[in-house]
This record gives sequence, structure tokens and C-alpha cells, in this order.
Amino acid sequence: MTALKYSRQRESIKSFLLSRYDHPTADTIYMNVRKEFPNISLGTVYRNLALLTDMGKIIKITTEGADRFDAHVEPHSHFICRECHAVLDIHMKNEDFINTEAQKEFSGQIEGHTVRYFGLCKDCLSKKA
Amino acid sequence: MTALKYSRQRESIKSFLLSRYDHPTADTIYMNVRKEFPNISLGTVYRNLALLTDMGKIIKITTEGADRFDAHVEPHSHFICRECHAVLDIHMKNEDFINTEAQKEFSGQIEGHTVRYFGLCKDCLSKKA
DNA sequence: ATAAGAAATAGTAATCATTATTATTATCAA
DNA sequence: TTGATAATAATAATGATTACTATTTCTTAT
Repeated sequence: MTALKYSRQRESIKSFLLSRYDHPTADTIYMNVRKEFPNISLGTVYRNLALLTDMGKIIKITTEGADRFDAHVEPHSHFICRECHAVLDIHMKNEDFINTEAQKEFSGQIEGHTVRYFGLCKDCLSKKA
Repeated sequence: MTALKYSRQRESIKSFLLSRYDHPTADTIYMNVRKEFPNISLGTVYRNLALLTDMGKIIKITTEGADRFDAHVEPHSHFICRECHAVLDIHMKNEDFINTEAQKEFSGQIEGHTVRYFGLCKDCLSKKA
């Protein structure tokens, strides 16, 4: 019904997200898109992130504190370092196995899943050694 | 250093949580513990939930909207219904498989994981039929 | 049992992330 | 070019959570 109308701000948000692999928050996105659109408002950032999420163009990652966003939508999981709190990607094989196994134990219909790993990232690991 | 001191409010929060399997929010806990302690404040509920989480006595589940809490700490996963938003438990076999497979693709050290499933719960599924 | 010291509380204010409101501007189709 | 309406900037409002503070409760040593 409500036809989507082009906006330069939305394009900028999307292309910024495509350039990043560290899953920035709405506020980080706001700070960066401001370089191109100095008067953009935080509300515009939030509204467009919600729009893009609904359209499946980006993924919203709900964690402690502020939500994070990712324009790389191919299935993958996230690792969160307990030391530096970096959010890193993990492309695991056999992702389907997880749904299949869980479905055996569950009476509803499982349509998907997200896995979140925690531990120490490579950098923090080497600092400990 | 700071010695933990007994409190009846904290015990009440813990035992309420042990009686429930639906992962209530801080506000729901507050409403229920008020039956025993009419003057308890929401801040007390939050502070004790944080304490219990730090002690590993309960688990905090960060989802869209308010956080949810679970006093049943044996390893298990959660299913969130996309229709009614119920949070249900799934006890999956082969949980270790997930860490092992992911570790093959990751250079840091994976210490654990959480899986969140989504789809339709049994009740919402039958309403659709 | 009692008093001193420290942690916990109730009540409230403050913060943070996010959403809603509104007058103005930008996009699009005729 | 114009008219309709989606999108915007600026700002207010909301919801969840945390911080603050004077008072109360718990603990431990007397």
C-alpha cells in the first residue's frame, strides 16, 4: 500500500553498512553518515534501519546494550569476545544440522535459528599467552 | 571483598523464578514478588537479578524488548514464537557438536554458545491450520 | 542480648536506547 | 509543473534499566 520512495539518506546508510564488517550500532552509523549528511537525524537512521531490516536487506543483532546491524545477510553466526567485546563472523558448515536436531525435541515448527558464540578472540588470546 | 548479605527479597525473587518456566521479565517478577513484599521496589528486583546472574544462579536472556530471566541453569536453548512471542525451552542433544564445528572455522578460542530458535509454537501452529 | 559496621532496601531521579510527533522538504507520477 | 504523499529534521515522549540517598536490615564481635 504505502509505496516506498527513494531517499539518499537510506542509500547512504545501506552503503555504509555494506562497507563494514564490525556490526556497528545505530549511533555509530549516525556518526558516520553525518559526514555525508551533516543534518541527518538519529530518528531517520533508526527508521531506515527498521525499514531495511523489514525488507531483509540487513540483519538486526540484539545484544546487551544497543542493537547492532549487519548488511551481510548470507547465513552466518557471531562470536562475541568476552575481553574486548568485538563481534566477529563465523561461517560454519552444517548449519542445517542444528535445526534438524532441535526439531526432534520440539513440537512447534522451527523455521530458523541464530547462534552466538563466546570466548576469546585471536588477539586477546595472544595477549594472554 | 564485599561480603554478600542475606536478604528475604532476594530469596523470594529466586524462588519465584524457580517456580516458573516461562522466562518472566523483571516487571513480571516485580508484580509477583509484590504479593509477598508489597513495598519492594523495581530497583531491588533489578539489582538482585543482576547479582543472581553474576553468581550464575540464574540466566539472563536478552531479547527484543525487556530482558527475560531463567532460574533453570542446566544447558538448554530457547525458542521464541514469532506469533505470540512465548519463550520455550529446547533441550537438544549433541550440543557439543556446535562448538566443535564452529571452532574448525575460527581462529580464536570458543568457550561456549547460545542458540536461539524461531518459528511457530505448537499452539500458534494449530491456530493457523 | 546489644551495639557497631556494612550491605540491602525503598523511593526516586537520571540515563540510555528507541519510538512517536509534527511541520517542512523531497520524490514521483500524471 | 503540479499535486499527492513518503521522507526528513528536530524534538518530545516512552520504556527499560541504572544510579543515588536516606533509612532499614543483617551480621559479627562484644
